[in-house]
Amino acid sequence: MPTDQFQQKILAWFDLNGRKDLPWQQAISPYRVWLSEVMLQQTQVSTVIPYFNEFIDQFPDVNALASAPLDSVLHLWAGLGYYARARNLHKTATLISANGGVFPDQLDALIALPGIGRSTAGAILSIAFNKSYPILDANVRRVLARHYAIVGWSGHTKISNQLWEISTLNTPVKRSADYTQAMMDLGATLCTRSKPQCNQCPISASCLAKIENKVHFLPTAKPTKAIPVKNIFFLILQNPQQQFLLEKRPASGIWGGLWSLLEFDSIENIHLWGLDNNMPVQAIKTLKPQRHTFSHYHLDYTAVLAKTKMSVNNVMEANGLVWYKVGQIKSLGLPAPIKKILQEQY
DNA sequence: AACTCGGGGCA
DNA sequence: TGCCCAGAGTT
Repeated sequence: MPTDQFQQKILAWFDLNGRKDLPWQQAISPYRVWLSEVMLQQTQVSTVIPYFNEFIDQFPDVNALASAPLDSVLHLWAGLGYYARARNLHKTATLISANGGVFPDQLDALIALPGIGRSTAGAILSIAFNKSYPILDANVRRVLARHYAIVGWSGHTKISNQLWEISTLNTPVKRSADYTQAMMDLGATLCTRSKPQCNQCPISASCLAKIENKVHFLPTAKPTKAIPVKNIFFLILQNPQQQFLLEKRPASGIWGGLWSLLEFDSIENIHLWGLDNNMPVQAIKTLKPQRHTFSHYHLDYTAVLAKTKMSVNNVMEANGLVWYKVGQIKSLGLPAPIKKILQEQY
């Protein structure tokens, strides 16, 4: 099918069936498009919506975000995952704010900003500036891989280049904002990974995957790899004032910059740590082991409930350790499994 | 239990 | 340039 017919069908479908009521589709601005696109990079729409609204509420524009402390940005982000995104978001806000609060409208300048790659830059240019730039997010990738029956994992450079080329050729000069939104909507609502609704799809007649009966095999899945298991113990330590001990994690790595429970590789080491730090630990109860899966390993964790008679010692501050009351902890924003552990106990 | 999702960073 | 890293939700 010629490109212009492809575009026509996509846009006609969008006019009737596209989503137009998402929060970031109202009062469209580069700031709102950028914020939503970064949140949507690895997270689904339904999860993002409350976070987006809260961010807009607290940081109505890029200058407000730039002047906020990184900690408060991380706090608002807690639960969304991939916390480096929040750090990059804040960094980019300060760069744009220093530039008078004006977003770049050039591809290279956008890509130079932390947390903005080719696809996010394309989304900002097409949706916020109505310029004709392609995107290649997961939705668009799925629609194109199926329609043109592109076989091979998109993580391979060759396949990725092929898909980018198709996306570029298919992006119209006019109405590129609507087209971009339409392709994302099509992938999100009809051309889904499982149970795609081809009968309602505006381009199913020319879809090679449909014609060749390959819809369920495309796009080609990422090669699976066995991932290791890491075993740890989380210490839920309570002092006589009914406070709990949390530590601030290092800025990089898992749960970077977030508050968490102290982590040990054995129960014995919990006791050794207590003795070493003049804070003898008395274990009360060992909870049932649970599994939390990251992309590259399983974290099998066991929470240990314990108490201590000591509330202060000289190593705490240097190690980022702070006693918190349960009520305070709930307002901190914690990694999902830590939040779960504490919610189930208190 | 497997799958999904862009970008940064490093060898 | 090709790999590794990073979390929570859905299926």
